Amino acid sequence: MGGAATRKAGGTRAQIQTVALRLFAEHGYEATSMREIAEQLNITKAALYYHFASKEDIVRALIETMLAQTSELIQWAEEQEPGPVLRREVLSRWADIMQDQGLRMFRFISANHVAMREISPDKSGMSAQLKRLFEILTPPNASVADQLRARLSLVVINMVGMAAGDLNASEDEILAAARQISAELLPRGD
Amino acid sequence: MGGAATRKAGGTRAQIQTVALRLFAEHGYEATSMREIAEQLNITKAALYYHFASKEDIVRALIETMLAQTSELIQWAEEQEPGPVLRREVLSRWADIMQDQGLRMFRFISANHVAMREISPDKSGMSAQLKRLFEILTPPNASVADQLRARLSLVVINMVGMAAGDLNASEDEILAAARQISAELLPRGD
Amino acid sequence: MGGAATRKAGGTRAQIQTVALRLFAEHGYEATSMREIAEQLNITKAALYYHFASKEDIVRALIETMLAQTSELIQWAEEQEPGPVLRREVLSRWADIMQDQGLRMFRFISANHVAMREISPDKSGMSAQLKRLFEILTPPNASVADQLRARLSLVVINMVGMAAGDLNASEDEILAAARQISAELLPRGD
Amino acid sequence: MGGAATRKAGGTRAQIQTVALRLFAEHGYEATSMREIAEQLNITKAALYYHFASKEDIVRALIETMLAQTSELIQWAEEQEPGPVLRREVLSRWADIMQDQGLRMFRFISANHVAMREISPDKSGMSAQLKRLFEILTPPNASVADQLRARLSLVVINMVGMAAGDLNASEDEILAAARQISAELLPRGD
DNA sequence: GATGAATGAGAATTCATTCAT
DNA sequence: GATGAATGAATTCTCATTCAT
Repeated sequence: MGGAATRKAGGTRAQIQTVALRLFAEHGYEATSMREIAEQLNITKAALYYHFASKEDIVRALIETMLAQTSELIQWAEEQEPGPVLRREVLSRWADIMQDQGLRMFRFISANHVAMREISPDKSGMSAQLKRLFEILTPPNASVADQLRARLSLVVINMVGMAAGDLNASEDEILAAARQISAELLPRGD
Repeated sequence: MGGAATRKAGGTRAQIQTVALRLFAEHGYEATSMREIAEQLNITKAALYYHFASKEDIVRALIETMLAQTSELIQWAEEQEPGPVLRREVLSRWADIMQDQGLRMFRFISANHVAMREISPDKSGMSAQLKRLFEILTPPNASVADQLRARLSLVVINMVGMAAGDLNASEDEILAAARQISAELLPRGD
Repeated sequence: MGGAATRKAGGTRAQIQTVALRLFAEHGYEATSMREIAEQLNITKAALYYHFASKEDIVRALIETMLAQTSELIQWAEEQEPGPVLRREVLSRWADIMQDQGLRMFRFISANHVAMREISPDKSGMSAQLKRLFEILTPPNASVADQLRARLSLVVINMVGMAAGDLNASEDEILAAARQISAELLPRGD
Repeated sequence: MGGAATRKAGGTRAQIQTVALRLFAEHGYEATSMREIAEQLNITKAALYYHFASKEDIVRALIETMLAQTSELIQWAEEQEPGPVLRREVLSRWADIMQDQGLRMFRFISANHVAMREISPDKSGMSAQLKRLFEILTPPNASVADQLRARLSLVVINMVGMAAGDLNASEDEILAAARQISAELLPRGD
């Protein structure tokens, strides 16, 4: 008792989300079956369906979790004085959010953004939020290149999983480097 | 016979690849079924299997096409004098390759890299090639950040599809900007 | 307890029967799930099982309600002098019973008689009762046609729902007409 | 060869329809599973899906078969001189159609009309056809009772399965009696 | 009287693949 | 070169039911 196989404590629903996030990130949404998720948790498929109405529903919950954090970030940003300092800070907080679950959330998104597009054609407002973040990160009257830079500064962080697979360094080192590069991409001005 | 029912000069195999690439890029590898591919081509599933031994086989062919071009690029690069000038040129040629089919190949890769990892644990040698390209783009004794920069300079181009969705500019403008940003990421030195 | 949280004077069991009857009549027995019944009542599935041991049990209760009335009718009929007059009166009382809940009971039976046959292979004795009713309605030494007439006179009433869907008349008019036709079907003789 | 288990000859599709019709009539649509149908034919479930896109699709095919015959009957009737003679003949031909597969088609319809309503909310135009038939069978200026009589004359035939279960007579005798009763129901006049 | 959580069995459907013709 | 028919394994999801609290 206590360690490994604690049930009840922490809530099955939360555990499902954790496991699902890991599997979706590792094998992709389509390649992960409900059976697989259930097996990893030592519950039945039917129990899964007690907590989530469908497979898509798990994803939606996952997205909503992230959405809530992003929403908070946006709201905070909108209350601040705009300018380069804010932009750097926003970027940094974004990295914090993404880093929250290790690199899992990044990997989940970059591994599944196509699937996501089809699943929730933005009931969730995810892309609307991203757009708002982009605006916050983009100085007024930015060139196309700078607009793209702002977008990439955000997104580069999600690429780390994809690109750093063979890099000979600790996860911490990689994340630090990613943050720095991301900050450098951020368009100067205003 | 031979003349009568020829459709587009025997190019069925090629057509399959084109359609499959599009669908894999749009919906992802797992979410695309052989039925779907066949239907789009107005042929039967069985006909598909006449041309390709399996679904994975289609992917392999797709990858090989790209692999051949990458291989050529690597070979050419290895015959040149190393240095910053070469690195810029390699990056540029890489963008040419990627741009070959519009943005489709990018999207295919970024939408499916997880699936690919599982499907062909590098029968194809794709990641070996990428590694080689990374080495070519990385100056000697580069810091972790610079190593990551080299990787991202390559990969950023694949992100364009993901990031530029809402950007108010022509595809040409976007690609040009992407090339420029990619070049800026390229670590200086040596 | 006792006063505070009473809902409609303890009639949960009755409410379940009412809702179930409606749903079974509308969508059929198999197509109606316990979840559906529970949802319509704003109670949990488990609560349903507190009141009824099984889904079949709900049906049995439904049938028993009707059975009790039919039983009474049969008993009464058996105490009367047989003959054409009695037969007409039996038919009329049968229509009264059926009309009791609007047309719901008819619809329930005609929508589910096949399912019933399989579910309770007459634990309930429903078909035994129907058979007895048929006998009462059939004059002695009736021809096959007359035997069928007797049966149809009873059953025709259950058909009204099925047949009168598009008829341009009030429910009362339709039911009156149905009774009349039913009476005409009743075999004459003895 | 020749007798029992002939495959190929006659067409799997047709055999599926035959078996499905029987099972739907016996146990009802919802209570009949694709597995059951497949097992009876000694084919796999997947083979079923090769021939029919869905379970509903089997029903639709079944209905269409009947629809085609009904359609022909209506067309023929519309070319004849209206009047009592025609009405009797229409009714007789309707019985012929229904009798085509023994009593199976009747039973199928009366056992499943609720399910049918939900499945194909009259894409098929079945109820439109029935309405047209009713019109043909109803004399001009008929009373409500007569309108109902016309409807029941048609429908009574479908009731035979439901009502004659315990009747001690051959199927032929029953059907003959049903035709006669049906004819008597037909409203006189014009 | 009622609930939250879970289960085992089975449903419909889809998929990649095969093979005789 | 291609097809029609079929398969076996897997998938998502639903259902009636149970039971500790």
